[in-house]
Amino acid sequence: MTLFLSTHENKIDKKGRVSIPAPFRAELSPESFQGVVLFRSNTYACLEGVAWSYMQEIGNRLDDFDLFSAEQDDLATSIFGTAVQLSMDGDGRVVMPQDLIGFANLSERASFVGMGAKFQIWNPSDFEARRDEARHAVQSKKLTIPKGRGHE
Amino acid sequence: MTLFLSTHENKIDKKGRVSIPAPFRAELSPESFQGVVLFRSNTYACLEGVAWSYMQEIGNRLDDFDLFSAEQDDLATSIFGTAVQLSMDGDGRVVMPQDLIGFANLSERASFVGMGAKFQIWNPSDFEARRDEARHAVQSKKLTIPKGRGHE
DNA sequence: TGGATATATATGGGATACCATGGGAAAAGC
DNA sequence: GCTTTTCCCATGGTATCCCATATATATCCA
Repeated sequence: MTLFLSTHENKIDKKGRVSIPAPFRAELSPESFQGVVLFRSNTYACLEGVAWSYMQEIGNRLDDFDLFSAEQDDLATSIFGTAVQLSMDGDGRVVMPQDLIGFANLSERASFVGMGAKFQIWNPSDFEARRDEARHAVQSKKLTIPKGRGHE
Repeated sequence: MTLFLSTHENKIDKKGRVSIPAPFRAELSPESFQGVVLFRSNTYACLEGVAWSYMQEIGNRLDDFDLFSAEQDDLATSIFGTAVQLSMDGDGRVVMPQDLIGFANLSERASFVGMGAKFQIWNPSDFEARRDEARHAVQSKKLTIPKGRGHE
């Protein structure tokens, strides 16, 4: 199971390339497609990154909707239509499309934030604010992680 | 499993030719028939594009209706009756039939929108409106992707 | 323990291949 | 014989590949 952990800050060079952190590459390496899928977050000014197989899983679940239903079309449009598939070069880098760079407010550097099955890409200073906010939310609301159901 | 994602905008030249985006071609390449199947959307002013093998899947699902029912007849007519099979040339282009160009309100450019198992072809500006609409629908209806049934 | 060497990672830059697009030639249909 | 379609090649821009370098981490030997 893929598990992205920790935060890594890397540089975006003038060609728009950025190195995927090596620990994240290690999680991605069992994949048949050597690369990542990025899409816009629905909540924050950041990007979400997942493995190719994660998208296949979403695709399978969408197949359980009625074909051509409004729900299926809305979900597919907003998820698959806005995602991009980026392949890594031999050195583990991807080129970030310009519109995604703009959406996430990125310039010189990018923070890769492990979130378990996915990761996020943030403007480093935006992320610091977000991290503090999340920490306070967890403390004040006393959020906990529910007991597992054993993955039946 | 074929999985179309991301949006690609390509030009329709004066001969009516348009390049199938290279990532989509890669998804189609395992198919025995080198080309795509296009038909009119029943909901929007756009075209639906699928691999030849996916038409069989639609056919299977139509079998779940009562044979000779009005519903089956309507669906079969609107999908299979309007579908065209377009073969790609050596450079990965297809020629769009004039009636489909008219139906989808296409002129200079066409947006290919990955939707997972299928893709759609839109007038680029029409699609931007549709993308915003879909995004709002997902947020307001709180649409989520249900947990998969494991594709037994 | 300390220092030198080896390995891995991040980053820069140039060469190359690929892709979208245009146009012309050959083939097919009317 | 003329129009329409299919095939083939040319081109410009871009993204990908490949190699070089720097820096950090790990390994090894004295």
